[in-house]
Amino acid sequence: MTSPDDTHDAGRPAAPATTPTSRDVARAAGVSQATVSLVLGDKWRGRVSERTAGLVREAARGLGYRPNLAARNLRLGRTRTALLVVPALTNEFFARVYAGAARTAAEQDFGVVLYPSPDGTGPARDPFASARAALDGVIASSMAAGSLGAIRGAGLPLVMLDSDPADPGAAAHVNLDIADGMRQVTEHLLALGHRRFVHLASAVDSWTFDVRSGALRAALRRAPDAVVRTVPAPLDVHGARRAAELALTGPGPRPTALVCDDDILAAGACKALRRLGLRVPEDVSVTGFDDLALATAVEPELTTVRLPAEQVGERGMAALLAVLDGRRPEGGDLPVELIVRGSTARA
Amino acid sequence: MTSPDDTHDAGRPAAPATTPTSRDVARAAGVSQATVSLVLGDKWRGRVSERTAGLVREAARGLGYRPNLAARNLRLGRTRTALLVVPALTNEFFARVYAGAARTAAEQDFGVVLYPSPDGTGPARDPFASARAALDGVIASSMAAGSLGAIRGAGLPLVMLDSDPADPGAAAHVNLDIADGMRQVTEHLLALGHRRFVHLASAVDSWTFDVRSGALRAALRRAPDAVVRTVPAPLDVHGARRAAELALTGPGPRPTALVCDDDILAAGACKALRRLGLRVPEDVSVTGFDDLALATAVEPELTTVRLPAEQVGERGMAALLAVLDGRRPEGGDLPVELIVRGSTARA
DNA sequence: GCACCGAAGTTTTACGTATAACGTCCTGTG
DNA sequence: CACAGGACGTTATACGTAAAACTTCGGTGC
Repeated sequence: MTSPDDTHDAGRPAAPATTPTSRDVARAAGVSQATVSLVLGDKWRGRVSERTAGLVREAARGLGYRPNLAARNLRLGRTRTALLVVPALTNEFFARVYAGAARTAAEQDFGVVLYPSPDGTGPARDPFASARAALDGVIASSMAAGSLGAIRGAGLPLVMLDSDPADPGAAAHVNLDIADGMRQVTEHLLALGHRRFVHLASAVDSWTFDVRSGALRAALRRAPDAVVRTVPAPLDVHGARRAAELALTGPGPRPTALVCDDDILAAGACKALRRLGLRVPEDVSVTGFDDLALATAVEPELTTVRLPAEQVGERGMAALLAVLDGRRPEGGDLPVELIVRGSTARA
Repeated sequence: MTSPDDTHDAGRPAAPATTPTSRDVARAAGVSQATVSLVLGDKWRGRVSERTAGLVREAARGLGYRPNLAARNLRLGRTRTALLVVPALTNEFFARVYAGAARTAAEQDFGVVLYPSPDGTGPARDPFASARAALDGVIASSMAAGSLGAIRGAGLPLVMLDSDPADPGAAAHVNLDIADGMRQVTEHLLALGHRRFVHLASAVDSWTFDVRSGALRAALRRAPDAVVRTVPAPLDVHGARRAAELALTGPGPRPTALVCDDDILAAGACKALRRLGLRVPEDVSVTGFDDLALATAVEPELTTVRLPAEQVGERGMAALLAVLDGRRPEGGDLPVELIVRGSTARA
């Protein structure tokens, strides 16, 4: 026996313009709503006959049924949705991190919603209000620990990417071996005979700067006569160009190698050198970091360090899923690779 | 008189580790859940005393209350969330469209969730399942009408960006005046004396190609002796370089102007010219499109057409909000601007 | 004195789903 | 033949919120 509202208009041609619910499917299939939920949720083995399951699926297809995610999320108390906090998507690196995270998420039937962080131009709104979605966890990329205050407090599992691994409060860290990248760059330049370095750096008060700078200086200790000067620069081509011009026209002997923390900075440095009538790499060698599309678009193509950005996103999402699952996330830094191109040559 | 569960443990120090609900706030403030909802929903003028409202707000703050979005969405049947479908975020243009859309959305307390479309590398999953959020509307950027099948069927308001305005089924269109951009580029080159053109195009079977090609040819009619050849190219620097090399080494007189549909193509064209020992702009002029960061990173800097990408996102989101509101979206194409830089010169 | 009103709440309900708990046949077995 | 137990469902409930409908109570106009 079915309840009255289930029977009395079973044959109607689905009149309502409103989107169908599982109850509508149930009516159409002549079963209860619970059965629909079981069948479509794939939990029906041994509880519903093959025939009935078929009827339900057909009815759902016929009505164009889509489960109401809000209702499901409320019922389950989980959303299978993660928040990814990145500084700015216009930076190719973060776009690739997102792509990796989104792909891995999709494979596990998870969703990703983005929050371009306060570092960007947007108003520093509450990430959670802005996400407008109930969240199961958060992944934050390349963020200073301090800027995560609001996110910390929410009690959600937090995975940090490309950030200080000493930071507590993160359930997992995924990092690139940028120290090794910097070491490779430096040794490459030392082997080419360079001794006077400038380190063009974009964020001098950050963890990542400390790592890079430390690795650069450590590698330079092999050559006792090597010197390095750090020059801060904004992270855009023309800001970097101006910073590089100042660095190159300053007092003292001219550096022969410009080690840049980002391909964008390196592109700016190349422009500065051209303006000053210097050739790359004959007069000055330049190295980048990240291996963006930009690196092979400029002339000469940049010697740089290739970062597996998509993998960072993938591992980050995998780590979050592991944490949510009660498993231990995979550890270890991701390896990076020196890519030698035309912007470096013998001193 | 309050209900039993509201009173009998009013004074407890909020023991549960679970995230607080509006009922917990109600208990703490000594009022009913409905009152909490009224106060926090800002619908309490004349229904709740100033004093009580204060108590509620304080209790909410004290408990760190955050409304459960899943419950709210279910209750309201709306989510204040839109889906933005873009080909690929690694393309700076779309990242900027997203930024504009997200900012405008945030101002109206709306959220944006992304779906990198099947054109990208990801599996061609169901956008709605992948979004994992109940949606109020969809914005699709630069998509062929055919690839939106699944989205069309959902009955959600759809705003199309940078797409064929003749396409029905979209509640609104936001377009750039790319025909005018192409006209400006062409007239600029004609004025410099160029007569032999190559049109390096990335998607020759698309609406956008038809518009660009049509505008180019229309502008060329001013010069009866002008000729143009269309050469297809993949949308990456090195694919474009190879395509341009073939175009330049083909039979017949060499073109003097390469009109490219994208700065990425233009960068590739410049590389091709350099490989062939030709100078830009002295031997061949090159123009781009989009005014990406890339345009001023390469040497020479590209003459190109600046597209207000953020504005496209803003207007798209504004149009969607208007449609959802029952208002008429603002019409009219967004103007574009020719930016003359170093990659074009007298023939 | 009483009908009426507004202020200040409260009680109740619905949103659509997933699932625990509960029938009801039907078949096989002791 | 009683009865255990599987097969196949159904009924009922909870998730947290918003808002409609209701209650209570101290004035107010007449």
